[in-house]
Order: sequence, then structure tokens, then C-alpha cells
Amino acid sequence: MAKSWALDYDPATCNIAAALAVVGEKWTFLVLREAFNGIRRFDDMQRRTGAPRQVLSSRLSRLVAEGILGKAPYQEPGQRLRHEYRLTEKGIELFPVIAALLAWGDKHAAAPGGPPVELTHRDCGAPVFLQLTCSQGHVLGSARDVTPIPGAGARRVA
Amino acid sequence: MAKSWALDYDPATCNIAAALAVVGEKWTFLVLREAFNGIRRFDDMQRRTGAPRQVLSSRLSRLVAEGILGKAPYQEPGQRLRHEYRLTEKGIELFPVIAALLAWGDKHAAAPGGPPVELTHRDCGAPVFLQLTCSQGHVLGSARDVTPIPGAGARRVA
DNA sequence: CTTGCTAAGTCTGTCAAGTAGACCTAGCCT
DNA sequence: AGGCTAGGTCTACTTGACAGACTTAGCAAG
Repeated sequence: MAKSWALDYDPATCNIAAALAVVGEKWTFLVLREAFNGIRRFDDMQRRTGAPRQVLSSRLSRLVAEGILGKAPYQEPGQRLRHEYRLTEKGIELFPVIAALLAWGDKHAAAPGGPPVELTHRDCGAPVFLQLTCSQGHVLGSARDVTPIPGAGARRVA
Repeated sequence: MAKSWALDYDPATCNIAAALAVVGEKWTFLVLREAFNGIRRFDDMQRRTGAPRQVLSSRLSRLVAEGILGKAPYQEPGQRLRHEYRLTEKGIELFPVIAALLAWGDKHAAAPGGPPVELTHRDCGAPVFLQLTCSQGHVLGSARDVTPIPGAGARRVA
């Protein structure tokens, strides 16, 4: 690899950093994992993530403020009014991030005994995975087949 | 959605948590981003991520210890011996995580002016994106088409 | 040979954030 | 009235992030 073109561009504009500013904190991903598992209640979240209550409270508020989770009141019969947290569309679109972490974890950080959870296609039941694809329809085998190039919003460094 | 099956299983075994234990810290993703950009030297990393030198030092050591980066000596003519950090195969396989964050950031957290970086297919130049696919060849439109099920390593909660 | 420069760190003091555990509150149930 | 539960908040402690100065090795210029 030659000297990287990236050195000539300003990294401050990178949207990875922007995404991480919203969801990059330690417990946030675990909260999202549980949200994708269908967990919606504070105490279930707390028990399953192990996050301190105060941190969980703060992360949930943040995710609601960012529009990744919605907070809605609901009431079960004979119970008092409660709130539940559900993924919004914006939140659901974070799924590839979670799926990619899961795939990597299964391969490189797995506990013995096989994967504790598997993703399947709702319609046919077959296992689901992430694939790098280009708009010409080629399937890419690895990140080595990807070339990052400066886009419309790129700014040269002074 | 009915009561989640997930409540009956132990979340401690989840490989997402295992992955996050390795790469889940605040600056780690930015370090990886720069690594994928072809940045290999400490000072370039420091300047581009903005991480405090001490934190960067500690994150790089961690990533080397985990086998995600390799530290190799090299020498340019007329220069003294230096070290560079390069992604290992294990590190390269984290690319989908970065790509997923980038895609989400482009859509939901973008600065005006368009994406600062785009991913293209090395062979044909067309834009690259992540696609959820099942082993039957179906392309999934959204996370809603995915059903997580307990896998071989799942443990019921007592 | 002394002084300076650069890359790649380490050291120090300060301050924000995470953490454990107790406490609080509203509504329902007995 | 008293107790239970979900969903928090309060307090005190400990860890980690941070900025800025210092260190070290090797090359180079004076």
C-alpha cells in the first residue's frame, strides 16, 4: 500500500465519528442488542445488560432524545401505567452494526459451545449474514476488495 | 411482538458483549477507521483521531495484544527504525462493523455537503454497501425480516 | 561534539464518568 | 395501613479520560 490518500483529507467530517457520538458509549450497544431481542422494559434491560441503573437511565434517555428509541406508555390489565422503549425506524437501521459485531464475535471472541444466538430469515428460516456487495451486483469477499475514496463532502487538510 | 423468548435465555453468553469487550471502547473504533484508511503511524493516528496520546497508546497496545493490529518494525532510508501498526486478518474482518457505522452515519448523522468518504469496489469502481442475505439467496430489506433464535450455545436462565 | 529535530511514547495532576448500593415514589393489591 | 413492584434518583467512591509537560533514541546540521 502506498502512502494513504487519507492523510490529505480532514477526518473531522467522517460520519463514523458522527455515528459514534450518538451510539458509541459502552453500554449503548448492549441496550440496542436487548432492544433487538424484543426487550422493552427498564428492569429487564437492567438485569440483562448488567448496566448500573443510573447509566441505563441516562443511555435510554439519550437514545430516546436521538430518536433511536421511542418511549410509549402502555398498560397491562390490573397493572399501573408503564412506559416501554421500542426501536424506531432509525434505530432498526442500526441492525447491521449489531449483526456485524455478532458475526465477528462468533468468529473471534466466542465462548465454547457454539453461538448462543443465530439470525434467521423470517420467511424461510435460513441463516442470515451480512454481505459486502457493489451496485454492479458483485459480491465482495473481504474488505481488501473495497477502496475508500473521498466523497462529495470531503475537505482537504490545509 | 409477543413476550420475547430472549427473556428465557442468559444474555451473559452473547458474543456481541464478547466483541465489545475487545473493541467497544470509545476511541477504538476511530483507531480502526484510520487503520482501514491506511494510517499506520502513531502520530498520524493521534492527529487524525484526536485521541489523547496516552489513550491512543493504550488502545493500540490492546489491539495488538488482541491480535487485531500487528506491530512491525520498518525503516525508511535515512530514517531510524520505526514501528507501524497494520491490520491483521482478524482486524480486517471488523470491516463490516465500520462499514455499517459509516452507512448509518451517512444516513442519520450526516453533516451537510454529502458523505466525506465513499466505499467502492476495487475491481469495478461501483459503490459498495452491506446487504443482509440468507443462505437461500434471499436479500432482506430490513432487520424486521430477521428472526433471532437461540443457537447451540444458548443457556436457559435458571 | 553539542545542539536541535522528530517519532513515539510516558508522567502528572485534574476532572468527568462509571459504579455499587441505598433510597425514593406512584400505583396497585391484600 | 402496610407491602410489593417498576422505574427511577441520591451519595460516596473509584476508575478512566484529558491536557500539557517530560523522556528517549537516532539522525542531522553547525
